[in-house]
Amino acid sequence: MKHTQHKRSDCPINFALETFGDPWSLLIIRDIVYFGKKTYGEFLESEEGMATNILASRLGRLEQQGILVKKPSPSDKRKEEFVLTEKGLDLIPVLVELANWSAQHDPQTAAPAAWIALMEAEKEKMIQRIRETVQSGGSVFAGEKSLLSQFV
Amino acid sequence: MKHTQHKRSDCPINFALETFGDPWSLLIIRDIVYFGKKTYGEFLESEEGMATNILASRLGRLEQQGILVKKPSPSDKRKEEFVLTEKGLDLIPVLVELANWSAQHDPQTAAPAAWIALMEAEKEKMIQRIRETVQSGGSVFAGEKSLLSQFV
DNA sequence: TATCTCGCTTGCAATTTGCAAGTGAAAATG
DNA sequence: CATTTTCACTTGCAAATTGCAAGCGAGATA
Repeated sequence: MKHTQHKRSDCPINFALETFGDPWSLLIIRDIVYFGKKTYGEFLESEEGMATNILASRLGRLEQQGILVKKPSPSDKRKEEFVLTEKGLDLIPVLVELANWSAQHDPQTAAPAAWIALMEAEKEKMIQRIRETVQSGGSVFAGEKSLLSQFV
Repeated sequence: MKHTQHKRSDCPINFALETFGDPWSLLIIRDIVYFGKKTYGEFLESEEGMATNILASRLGRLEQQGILVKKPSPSDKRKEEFVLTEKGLDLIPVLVELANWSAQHDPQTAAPAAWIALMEAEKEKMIQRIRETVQSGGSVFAGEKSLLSQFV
């Protein structure tokens, strides 16, 4: 598939797949939303081990699609921080549905049962809270003020 | 990425991406849910134009993952009908969120505004109705008894 | 001043994709 | 029935993409 080229169709499912439907883009967004990662080096450390050139390519693509913005780190001028835009934050419901599906169908899932239960009980409210948390620099699982820690 | 091989991680987002996160699998599932397609030849006709060998490969993969089942067509012994399992039907919420996101962010989206409005107003109920419709052999947009036609 | 860290880029081999041209079995046609 | 068409794939091969390893320049650290 020629990813950067012509649009295959105007179907919304196809648009989404062409925009972030490769095997890596959503993992980057997951890293931000769930684990509070922000820099190139942090994304590289992820368990799934993506290649450096692919990471660079995907970050560039997500940026030019307006899903991420790159900002120089205030503390270290070598670093860049990647932050979700509104368009990027709007992907949270997609992540949530993907996670719910896998939690239901993967017997070895690493998804915390408590979290999935919470999400299923109050989906709309929780999505809103995830959004607010990420917007203010926090994340679902990582960091002291993680969203999950507020519920246990 | 080696698709059929080892699992990169037990993260639920990663599991979903490894299962159906290539650029084509969800288009097949879209064809079934929204357009009532069932056979190899019908999938091939889709606007996005997937190659025959890729289609065969993806159908095989979705089948062995238990998302689709293949049944010989009752009317024509050359044909096979591909039908969603429960595991496959559980992907409807994912499709819905992808479509909502694109409808919101693609100015040229082909998603009917009336449909998107309906989905946003009553998401849970509509997902349930889509599921029942597809389960009984219908689809969202195609066919006389399409789900959309019941609302206009 | 020298070394290390960080965010990339480059080169290249291996895998995957996309296209075109089959193939065998069943259905339609004459 | 004999022939042609339809259907669900398979095969071969060139082109694009991926994955790995090794840079590289600018800024931080010692």
